[in-house]
Formats: sequence, structure tokens, C-alpha cells
Amino acid sequence: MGREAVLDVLSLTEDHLSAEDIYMRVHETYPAIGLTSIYRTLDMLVNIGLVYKFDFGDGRARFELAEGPKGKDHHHHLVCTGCGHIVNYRDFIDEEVALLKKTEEGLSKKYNFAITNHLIQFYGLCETCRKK
Amino acid sequence: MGREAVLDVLSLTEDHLSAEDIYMRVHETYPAIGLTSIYRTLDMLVNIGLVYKFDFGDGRARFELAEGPKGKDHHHHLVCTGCGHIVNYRDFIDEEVALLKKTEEGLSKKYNFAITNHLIQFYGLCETCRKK
DNA sequence: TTAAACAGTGAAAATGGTTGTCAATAACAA
DNA sequence: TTGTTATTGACAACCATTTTCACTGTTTAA
Repeated sequence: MGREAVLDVLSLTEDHLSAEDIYMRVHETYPAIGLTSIYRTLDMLVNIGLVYKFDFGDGRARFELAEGPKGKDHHHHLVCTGCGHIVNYRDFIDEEVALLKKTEEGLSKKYNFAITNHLIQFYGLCETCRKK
Repeated sequence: MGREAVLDVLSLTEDHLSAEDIYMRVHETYPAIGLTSIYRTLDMLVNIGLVYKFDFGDGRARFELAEGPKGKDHHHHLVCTGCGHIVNYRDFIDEEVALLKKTEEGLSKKYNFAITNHLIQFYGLCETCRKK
């Protein structure tokens, strides 16, 4: 089963890998694996909450390990619309999360939603792309 | 030119239309239009900032009119992962935006980004989907 | 032990939103 | 008119993802 292999690959990087990125890395140590299984495994990992699936607008889904039990590694994203580079930032998170929690409660009540997740992303141009 | 037609369609709804949704609606009053032109026009409108492009995870891009000059209609999204229903909420926005602005400044400085945009979405289950 | 039911797998084909190509036409300039 | 350029839509190509399906190994039941 490739579950372990996929989790290993994801735990070794800060990058946001696409399904094919993951496939290629797993393939190195486990050449029998097929792309289909990668998709299947990712789908399953996302469903049980071990992996997050993101869409940064470049036409392919990207994956990252969900943070541990205490939410230690929680972060948000800063996306360069020029080159696609993504920064995981962990500053400001505390304030953001506090506000989000408050907002979440208000929204839950008003719109009768059971909120399970949130997404915060900033878009802009990184230093390099700004100079072009 | 379909620019006006596309903007008209978008200004008449609170929904988040896909390219094909827009195509069908424009087609009613402008049957000569082709889907290619819709994509081209949307691309252009997104580039000049008149339209926002979103991805809510259902495999197709969705579009909405950018808010007016004073940002009067600014809102964030509440997405039901069960049925895909999207709520535009305008409550809590003031606090959120204030914090975002502050965060934006910090991130800009620290990571040397020229931030142009942000995205906030909450995910969960709407009342109907929760009962299933 | 044997056979049937079942779960897991990868290759290949299918799907479907989006993009690219290209010829036709319109708009404009010389 | 003639040449140049910009817009357009039909259609083909693209490509990430999903579906199908045959094949395998494993468990279950008798």
C-alpha cells in the first residue's frame, strides 16, 4: 500500500506537490506504483483529514500534510501570481485564527453551517516577479 | 464584442457562474457568440480586474463581478462541501478586512511581496446536507 | 483443501474544462 | 482599392483527473 510512501514524501518537504510530483517521488523508491494509486491514496488521505488539498489557480491540485494533533504547524499561504511560488507563513497566524474562530461561530449560527475548515490566501508578486 | 454582454450577465446575479453558465446566458441574447470568446473575454476581464475568478474545488472556475470603486460589495465565501452551495457573507467583513490589511502590511514587508488580493473561505456543511 | 467472494492494483481509455490553431471576416490605413 | 491588423467562432488539441476493467492476491465458507 502506498499510503506510507505518500505520507513520507509529503512529510519531507515544505513544498506543495501536485499528484504527479508525488507520483514521481514515490516512484523512485517504489517503481511499481501507478499514478492511479497516487490519486486514489491522496483522495483517501484527504478524506480522513491527514492531507490538505489546495488549488492555487495553476490548474492542478496541490497537497500538503495536515498539521499534527496540536495544530503546531498551522499556516496560511502567500501566493505569487507571477511565478507560482508559495510561501507558508506562520506569523500573524494567532490573531488570524482567533478572528476566524469568532467569525466561524457567527457564521455557523446565522447560516446554519457546520464549519469544518477555512482557507486564507494572499496573492501578489514576489520580489523577483515585481522587477520584470 | 461580448465584453458588455458578459458583464451584464455577471451584474444580474449573486451566483458564481462557470464559463459555460455565462456562455449559455449570453447565448440567449447573443446567439452568435462562441464559448471560446467567453473564455477570452473572461480572461481579459480578470486581467484588468473587473472580474474575480474563483476555484471552489468543483473542477471548474467560477466568476463574479469585482466590487465597485469603494469596495462596497466586498464579501467572503461560505462553501458547502456537500452540495457546493455558496453563501456570500458580508457580516464580520469589517473586522476581517481590518486584520487582513494589517497582516498584509506585515507580510509585504517581511517577504517582499506586493500583495494585490486575498481570499477567505469557510468550508462546511449547510443545514440540508448535514441532515443526510 | 477448494472454490467463491472480495479487495487492491495498474494500464489504458474516457472525460471534461480549458486553451491553441486557424481560416474567415471586419475594421482600419495607405 | 489594396494591404495590414484585430476579432471572432469552429474545431482540434491539451492535460489533469476519473473511470473502466482485467488481473492479482487474500480472505471466507463449506
